[in-house]
Amino acid sequence: METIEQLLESKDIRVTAMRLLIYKFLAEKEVAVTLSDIENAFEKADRTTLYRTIKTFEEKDIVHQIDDGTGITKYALCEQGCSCNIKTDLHLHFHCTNCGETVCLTDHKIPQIKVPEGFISENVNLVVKGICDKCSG
Amino acid sequence: METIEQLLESKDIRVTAMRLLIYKFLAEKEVAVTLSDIENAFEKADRTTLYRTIKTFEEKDIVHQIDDGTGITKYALCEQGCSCNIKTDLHLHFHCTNCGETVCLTDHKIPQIKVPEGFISENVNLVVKGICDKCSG
DNA sequence: GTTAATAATGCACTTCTGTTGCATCCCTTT
DNA sequence: AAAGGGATGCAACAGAAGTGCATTATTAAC
Repeated sequence: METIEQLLESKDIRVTAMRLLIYKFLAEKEVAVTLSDIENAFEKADRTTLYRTIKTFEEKDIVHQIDDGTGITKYALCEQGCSCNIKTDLHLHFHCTNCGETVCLTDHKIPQIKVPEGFISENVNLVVKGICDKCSG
Repeated sequence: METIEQLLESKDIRVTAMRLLIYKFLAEKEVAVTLSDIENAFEKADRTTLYRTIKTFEEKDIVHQIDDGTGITKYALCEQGCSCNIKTDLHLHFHCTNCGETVCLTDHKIPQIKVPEGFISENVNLVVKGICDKCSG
């Protein structure tokens, strides 16, 4: 099994204590988190560091950004073999309007969307809003 | 043909000079606009007024809000018979990563999306990103 | 192992969007 | 003409996002 250190190194990310902690935090969460979620979890650390760490993770394709319509950007770890940097095979996200949580529905692929003549589709963002399984039960 | 005054009145919106101007501005635009777009077009008017005018239009269902993933909320006039307030018949939006413009593809309906057991879908936001017809030509 | 270079972190500050409270103005109705 | 209610304008605030620079830590070179 691959350690987190190995994973980061394989993605050209220098390993630091901070980055390991942030990675672990993201791995423990099953839902997408905002920057302030991370901020609250690491009150000792500076906001800028957290911000730039996430940006680094994003550039190196180990987290992907989610825009769930709340106006606040959320982030989640890419799955093993996540192809969020590839344009065609995107999963969708579910935003619960009750608890506010956003989860990746990695099993549910986005159907092919037709666009009019002249338009070139490169990426699709699909967010379903409603009530999640925890809140509907 | 219905005048703008009649339209506003039919939606319980009091007609003012400002509101007529903002409505006309939205009608002329073929793309979704941000609040600062409107701000730039009406430099004499106060930001708050424009903000609240749009909010009023939104409440009364003559504009709909678009979240195209840029992080900035955009607005567009609802089409004749627009059902954006109804949960099922939503059109999709196209965001051009070249010119930054976002257009409503009102003819293109969103396919039914399956969600896992326990999840209740109430609303779907679908934004296709890529190159628009003007930029690809 | 010390030093030089490079990257990471922390602090301060700025910008932008969105929002609210309050005073004032304008229009409508009586 | 006066009163009431909504519209407008001003000020101010909150939160997210982002940048510049100094400082610290890590790696690489000698």
